Amino acid sequence: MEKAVARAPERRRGEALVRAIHEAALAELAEVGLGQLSMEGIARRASTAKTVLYRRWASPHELLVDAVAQAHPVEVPTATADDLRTDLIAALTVLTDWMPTPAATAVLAIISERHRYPALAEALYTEVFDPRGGTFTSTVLRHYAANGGLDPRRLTPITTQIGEAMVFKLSMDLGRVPTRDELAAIVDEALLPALGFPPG
Amino acid sequence: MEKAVARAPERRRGEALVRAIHEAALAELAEVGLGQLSMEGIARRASTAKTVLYRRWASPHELLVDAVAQAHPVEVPTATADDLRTDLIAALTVLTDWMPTPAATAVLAIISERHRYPALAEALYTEVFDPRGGTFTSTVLRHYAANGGLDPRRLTPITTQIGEAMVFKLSMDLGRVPTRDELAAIVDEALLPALGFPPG
DNA sequence: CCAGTTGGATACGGCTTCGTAGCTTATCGA
DNA sequence: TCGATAAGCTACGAAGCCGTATCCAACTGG
Repeated sequence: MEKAVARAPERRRGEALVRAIHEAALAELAEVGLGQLSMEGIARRASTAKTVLYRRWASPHELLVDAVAQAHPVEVPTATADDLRTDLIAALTVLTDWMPTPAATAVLAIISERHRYPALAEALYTEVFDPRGGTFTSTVLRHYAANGGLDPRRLTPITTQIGEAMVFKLSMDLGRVPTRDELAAIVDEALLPALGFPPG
Repeated sequence: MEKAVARAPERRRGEALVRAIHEAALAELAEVGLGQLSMEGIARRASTAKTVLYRRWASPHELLVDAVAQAHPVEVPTATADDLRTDLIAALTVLTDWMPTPAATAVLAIISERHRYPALAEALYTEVFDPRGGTFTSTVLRHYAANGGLDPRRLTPITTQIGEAMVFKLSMDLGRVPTRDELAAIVDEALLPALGFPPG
């Protein structure tokens, strides 16, 4: 008989299924972009039926917000080296480790198209997280400012964004995430001088 | 009789038509995004027929590269104030003036989706311009470095990108282009310190 | 072990875009 | 003035996604 080709029914249900759909949504977004995200595409990638998606979510955007919310949270940088330069590089490394993940790709895609889909960006902020305060270098900077390793007056809305800004700009220009050496250069040539430690 | 509703034939031809199509392409891109850009949409917006587009371009992307190439070139910043700070702010103002234009919107959209459409980004670089060298603050910086107003060793791939990086980051975070005061803060708190002029 | 739940497959009409074709007609240039 | 060129219009079948309905089968919990 040879009923042939391994039919593995093993039907997913409940949470396991939802997780698979979330993953598929993020992967689909990364591949086709926000404008092309469709229930049909997500279902296909998750190897399930559209019906299953519509039973839980009304639109691809709604599904997407859920998927981002359920994604693993960002590692939070800590100041452990007792050395500002080392800890800043570590904080930017956390950022560059996060950036290539599906969830980060999704977050960046949503934010960069916020003019086109304002409701989606809004949902990201209200239902997932509020990153307006910044979370990478500023964690480290606040630590050192509180412990006397840094003049608190140097903590401004500008200086706390320099590291992240440079990482994004380099990623844009190079089409890849910065290397460890490039992160060190950002810290040495841009961040530390702005914090009151002259270069050279 | 009343053949009614003002029929204004006034048929566009040649260059005038092409210009209108280019404008329509950039406007359409700004509105619907790169993923949704279609010949149908561009034709609709330009009030012409798809046939006319297909006679000249094989795809929306090809048309788009043409449109960007024909767009008005970016104003080039000059160092005229004999004052580094003032000229840097002026250079960033040129950048923020350019950013809201249709051509700039298109360029940024293409670059930010370069992973999705690598051929398009490549065409942008080879057929339009090569912005990898930077053109805004670096013009000013090179001028001052050559004339002794700035230590040439402070001119690095990092420092020449700080201004632009901060403008982009602020635009991303705020959803709008930075104000003049914010540009001044970027120069005072990030750029000048990195160039060897300590803050405070 | 059985019944209720829910995942999975298929199909539908409606809509939009695709790329091409056939045709009319405004406009240009000789 | 008149012929050539090219813009504009309509239509086409193919394809994809939409949102929904229907049916079947696998899994669950009692």
